Amino acid sequence: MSTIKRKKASRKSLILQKAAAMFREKGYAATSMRDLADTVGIEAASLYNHIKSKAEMLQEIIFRIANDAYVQLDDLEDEGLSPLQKIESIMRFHIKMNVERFEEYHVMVTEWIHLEDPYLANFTSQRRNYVQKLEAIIQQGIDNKEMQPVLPYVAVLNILSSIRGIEFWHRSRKTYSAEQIEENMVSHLLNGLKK
Amino acid sequence: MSTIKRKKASRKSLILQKAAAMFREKGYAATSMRDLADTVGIEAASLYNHIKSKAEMLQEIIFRIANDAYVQLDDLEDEGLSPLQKIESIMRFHIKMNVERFEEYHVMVTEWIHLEDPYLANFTSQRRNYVQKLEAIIQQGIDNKEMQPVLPYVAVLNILSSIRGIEFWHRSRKTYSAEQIEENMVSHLLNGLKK
DNA sequence: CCTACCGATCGGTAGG
DNA sequence: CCTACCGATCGGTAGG
Repeated sequence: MSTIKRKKASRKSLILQKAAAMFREKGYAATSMRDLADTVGIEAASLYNHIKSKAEMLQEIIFRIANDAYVQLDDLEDEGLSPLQKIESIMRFHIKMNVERFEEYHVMVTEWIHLEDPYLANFTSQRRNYVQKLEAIIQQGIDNKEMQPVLPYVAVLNILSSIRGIEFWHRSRKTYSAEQIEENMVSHLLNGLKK
Repeated sequence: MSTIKRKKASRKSLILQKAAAMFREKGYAATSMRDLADTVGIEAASLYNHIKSKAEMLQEIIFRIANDAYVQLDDLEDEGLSPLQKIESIMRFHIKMNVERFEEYHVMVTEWIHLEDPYLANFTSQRRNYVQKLEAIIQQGIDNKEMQPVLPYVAVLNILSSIRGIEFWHRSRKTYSAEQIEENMVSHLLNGLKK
């Protein structure tokens, strides 16, 4: 029985992984359950033995990665870093997330509009909360004289948006390595903040 | 007859404007012609007296604004600015575009995946070309000693991605003015480039 | 996990 | 610009 359970669980995660890839490639609304079933190698009706609905798959993909980001930020609070070091650490964490789990990451940042309430409301309030924590760190860096007096709202917008832009690198022929992207992105955005 | 023609043209541009608003809000694939017709105030079938297809509307929205950006970049070449001044000018132009025509701008940067060939191929090659021109300007700024030696590919990615992120400001309660967004965005991203 | 099927909705057309 | 309608496809269920 534990074997069956394990088999079922891995089947579900295969489906979610393929779903994330398709949602990223074609968008949530333009992905049909039949397309997904073909990719997985079963009939459309059979998907429903593993997942409850198309909407539920989107929720699971988005909240799994969103929660990982959230947890990392909480863990960071205890580490006694300066505001500038914290921002650098968060940037590198997000860049690595986007490089390694780019399908989920991309679905989170672009397909969240297709969530339905209460998931939609949860997601947007969770994100607002997250952004406000980052803004507070930057404000501390300014008070600290570690950073220039740039509007924290805009600095956070620039940082998160730039990382989101790594999507283009994924779609390209990847002339540059993930390390080059990370180092240059961190240095451009951090130089713009430093005093 | 010229009155009729004008009336028809304005009807079409009303439809395109409403379409851009809906494509942005719900995504291209999730917007139905019936939804759009309701918003315009006519029957779905009547839309086809003004436009050829749903796909054609997407093409017109995207290429109109993409071409405007393209033309502006060409005009800039003649103005005898330094590389750093050019980048600042391009940034401010894009920020203003995103602030004033945010529905079209957002459709261009997020819904282009739903273009079909040959429009899809045209769009991506036009964009690659555009990005390469920006990269060349930044490379000149580095050779110039006006800018730090950051990878031009990444600098352009950060700049265009950050501007795209203004979408979040549009969705927010807009605690900050468009001018504040522009000035802070320019200063953060340009400071990170300057020597 | 499959066959067989449902009602709803899609983009679009014919004809006026 | 409308009524009436088309074939295709959608997400999902029943029953095995």
